[in-house]
Amino acid sequence: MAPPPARTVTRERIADAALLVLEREGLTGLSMRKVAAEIGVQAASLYWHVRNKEELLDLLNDAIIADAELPPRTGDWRHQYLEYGRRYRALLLAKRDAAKVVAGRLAPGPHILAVLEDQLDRLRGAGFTDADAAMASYLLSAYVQGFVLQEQSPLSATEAAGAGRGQAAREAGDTFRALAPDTYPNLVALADDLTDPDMNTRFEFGLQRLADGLATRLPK
Amino acid sequence: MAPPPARTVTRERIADAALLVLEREGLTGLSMRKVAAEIGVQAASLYWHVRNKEELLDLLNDAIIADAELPPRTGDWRHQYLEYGRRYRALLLAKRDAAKVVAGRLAPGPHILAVLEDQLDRLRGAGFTDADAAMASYLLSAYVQGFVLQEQSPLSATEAAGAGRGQAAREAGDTFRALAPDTYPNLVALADDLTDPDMNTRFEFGLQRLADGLATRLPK
DNA sequence: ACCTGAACACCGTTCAAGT
DNA sequence: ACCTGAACACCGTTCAAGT
Repeated sequence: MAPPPARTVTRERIADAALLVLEREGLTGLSMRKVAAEIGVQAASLYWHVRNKEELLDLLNDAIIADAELPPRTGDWRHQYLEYGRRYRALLLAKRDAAKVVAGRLAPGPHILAVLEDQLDRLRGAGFTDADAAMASYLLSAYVQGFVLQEQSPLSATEAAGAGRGQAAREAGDTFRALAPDTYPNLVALADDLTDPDMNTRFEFGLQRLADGLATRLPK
Repeated sequence: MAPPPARTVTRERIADAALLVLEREGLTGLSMRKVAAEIGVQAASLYWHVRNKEELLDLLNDAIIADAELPPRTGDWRHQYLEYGRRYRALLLAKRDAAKVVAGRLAPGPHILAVLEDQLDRLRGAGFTDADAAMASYLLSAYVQGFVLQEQSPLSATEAAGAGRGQAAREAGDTFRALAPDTYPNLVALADDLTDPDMNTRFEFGLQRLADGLATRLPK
């Protein structure tokens, strides 16, 4: 099947255009009109291929996952589970506002199904029960999505205004330190620990906890 | 200080009105104009009290947390940690679209600070290091927010159209079962486990994993 | 079958002007 | 100091009409 002539609309073309607009303008800048313009067509034309903007976002969701690379099947289940989490996070961080698009969007496109299939296969192979495998997979995506959602959103108005993460984190630390020490002794004491900008170790900590917790569900 | 006369705008009044509109129309229906109308004022008036809609959403965020009830300080740290997670989820589920508002919104209002302070106090008291306490708290909120975000969004167009969760889950199961069994053997086999609508056990599973994983960080 | 033009009912935000 | 009226530049979606 030859590709349709340029300038004609298809669902794939819509997904690609949406990906471009997302990268350029962020999720708040993503409009039907701009996606249509990217293809070189009127906004109303999109509605022939897509029921509404929600459905366009479902396409975008799956398109984001299309770049996913499955971790190699080496090492034990734990190693592979961790690697899954790390790659999922990296995938979301790689595209602007990707977590906002993906989180809470359940309609599974083909790419998502393929990843899920592979993940379940590994978990079952590791000895998890069917129910536990399903829940372990769900758990990982809930955690990663929740984490990156925070990570990808500006720490404060300062960061939104263009200052770096380090700067914003330092200011957040100052805010905690400036609190009344008798009503918020812990916030004051842990100001640094709470605002440390190193998201990698923060993510890794949670991920290791998930793996530790799942390990208790395996026989022996 | 006497309360300001009715019909006058304050930040608290804005937060309350926003809460009402959110409950009635959902997050997509929440506009500056409707919040203003709820107070009995023009939309432009809000901008005297709030920089923009983002800042209004920060207020709304904290207002949602205002109803939080801290779990009793009985039982070991694990029991209290679990209870924290359960109550946070219940709080978010109680208000329409609450997870969408809260997730990825970092600006901490007074109510959020109070909860965080209390939570850190318990974790440190249980023997966690400062860094671990901070990360354990972060972990819980990432998980709960990620989970409820999925839980609160419609499973499919069917559910969005008004059908119940059970109905939507059954259809989702049918979708998985109808997949090609040679390319998606696990999705077909686990169709029931993946689409079981009982969100309570699903949530509880993940929560227990978090607690198990955290337990490994305590001495002895 | 697919796309356009034009319209409808909305948005967030700004700003001069009022009190 | 606080609020209004009116405007600007946008939205998502619908639908008759074109090809």
